[in-house]
Amino acid sequence: MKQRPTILDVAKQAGVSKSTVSLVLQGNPAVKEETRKAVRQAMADIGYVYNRSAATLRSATSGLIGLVINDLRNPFFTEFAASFQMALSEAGFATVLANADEDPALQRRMISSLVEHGVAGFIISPSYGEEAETLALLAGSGTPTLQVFRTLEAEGASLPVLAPDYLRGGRLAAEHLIAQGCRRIAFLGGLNDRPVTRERMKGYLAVLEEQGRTPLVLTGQSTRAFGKAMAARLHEQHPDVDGVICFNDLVALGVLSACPGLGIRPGTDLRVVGFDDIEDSQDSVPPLSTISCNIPDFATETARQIVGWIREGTLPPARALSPVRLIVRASSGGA
Amino acid sequence: MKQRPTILDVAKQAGVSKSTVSLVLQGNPAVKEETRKAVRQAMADIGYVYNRSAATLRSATSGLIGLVINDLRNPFFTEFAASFQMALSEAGFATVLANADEDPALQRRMISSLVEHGVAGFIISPSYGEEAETLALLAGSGTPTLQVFRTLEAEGASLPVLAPDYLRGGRLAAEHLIAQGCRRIAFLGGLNDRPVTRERMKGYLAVLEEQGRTPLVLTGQSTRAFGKAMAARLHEQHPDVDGVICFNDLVALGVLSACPGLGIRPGTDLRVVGFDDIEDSQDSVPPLSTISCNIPDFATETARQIVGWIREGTLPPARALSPVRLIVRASSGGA
DNA sequence: CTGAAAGCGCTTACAG
DNA sequence: CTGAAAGCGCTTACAG
Repeated sequence: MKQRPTILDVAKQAGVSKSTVSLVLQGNPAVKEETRKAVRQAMADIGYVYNRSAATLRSATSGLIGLVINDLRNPFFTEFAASFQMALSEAGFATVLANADEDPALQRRMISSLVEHGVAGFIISPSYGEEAETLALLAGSGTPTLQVFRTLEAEGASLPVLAPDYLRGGRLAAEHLIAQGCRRIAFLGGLNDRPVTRERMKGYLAVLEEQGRTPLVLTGQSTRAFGKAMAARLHEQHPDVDGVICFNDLVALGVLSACPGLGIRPGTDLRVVGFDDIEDSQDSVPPLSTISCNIPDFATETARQIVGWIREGTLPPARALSPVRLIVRASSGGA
Repeated sequence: MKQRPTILDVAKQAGVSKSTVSLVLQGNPAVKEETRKAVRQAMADIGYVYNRSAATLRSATSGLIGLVINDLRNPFFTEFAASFQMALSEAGFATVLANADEDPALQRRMISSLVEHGVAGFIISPSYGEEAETLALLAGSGTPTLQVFRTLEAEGASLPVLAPDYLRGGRLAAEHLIAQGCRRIAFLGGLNDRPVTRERMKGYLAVLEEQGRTPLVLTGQSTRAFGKAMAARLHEQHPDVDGVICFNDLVALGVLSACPGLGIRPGTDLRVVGFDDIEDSQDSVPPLSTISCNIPDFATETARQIVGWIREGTLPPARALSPVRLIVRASSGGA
């Protein structure tokens, strides 16, 4: 089995120097159209495959971007990963994936490994913990790094963040339930000390305060199981609650699934709004009203920012918020 | 900003030659423990980072494995991707991700790109279409490639496959429903011409035939929406059906969610079994009986096979089946 | 617009 | 066990 052809073989075949082949490869406009064609033909003829490792070594920039996700099993992040990967491949970059599984030590090891692979940039939806070490590692590598969804901060150190406007989402949900005539609105799910939970809750709390109403907050896991449990608890302990805003769609779907068994009519007795607009939310019974973070657009914007940073050196804003919108379906009695 | 240290800097710092540093890097046992320690210390002191691009170029083997998935938005594949990535990182490989989105042309472009990046191996859950070209591309690159879940075949050409024993899963589901006392059992969902659908259905058909019963097959999309629609249709047109085996959990969850509205008691009037054991299936109302493909183990085995192929040259079996098992929950009236 | 030369940071024989 | 030399396949100035 013969070894792979190199640009030297291409040059020989096309009757030019290997510099010329390299220029064609890089799309340099200085090369005559005719020459360019001849070179491309030669490549096709001998089955040339570009060797990016060599290019990376010489030019010190790879076409790889590291995507480090705290929990890839969560459909919300998966959808982001899928969209991001596709947007990036259109820009000529490949995505190297790492699932940190909410484990900061694992996260650090994976970031180290990706640095060795010479990724040109990082997109990180961080796992909490060991923030100082992780930020130092990233800063030390000098690799452009954009945080998404969540933020890691340590004294002085921080990295640009792109996140959906969670606070506004919380507001939209609360305002919607009030407009629907709800009298008592609860907030369910989300771990209490997490920034994301606090943001979503803050929007809800602000609206209730403006209206002079008393909030009811039951934080906890962000799972269907927690939603089911809380539906029962509300039914028993807070029967006056007629509207709930859930930390995410999973919690909301849990609430909905528990309703029939409790004799609650969702969308009438209890109006439910989720957060994230995951795919399942369209197909629940009843379909779930939710706050959409517009993941495909968010992923495209993320790709645009990191590519701009790498290629043009455009530093993203320190903290950018992406738009969210309310999607009204039957679970909140809408339409 | 000073540029990154190289093994030459490490050698200087440690007072050895750069060859020695390289040997330490590769864990070569020929180096004295004392020297090894000194080298490691020197690396830590000057903040050395291994440059894999250089190593890849010289040794012609990268630590990258390409994972090409037909539909990364499907939670079943996501869970596989997450598990696989983690198993692989333990073996010292990074995973480069590509979502082909069921588009064979996109799939080809992504494989090409991954070949340029010099991936040491491919794991592909293929999108159907352009099989001959895709197989030729893979064969031409000479990269070890293992297919998972699905199979691409063209005359003569084929690649090793690792897949769950779908046929056995279909059998297990059918036998279970019969043991539960079902009289008339239908098979729902899955595109009719797909090999995976055919396998799952074949197990079901075999059992029904052995029992001298008449099958009822309603193939179609593999979505919750299709499941909901079919529940209504069965209710109207085939009220005698008291057991259904669904192509996957999504279809089954759709069926379950439609039951309350139709006045059907799932697990009693209608026993439902799904396929895949996705996470949501534990939390549905009622919890869903299903055939588990044991994705974490499957991912570990996939990693083991591709790493063995790359490192030891152990060619995987042409077609290996991984075990499946029935998980009985309330939707089939079990327990 | 094209060619000859050097070098990116490693690994790989090959001597000692 | 360690050192000097060559080379992986590109890109990058630098002449012409």
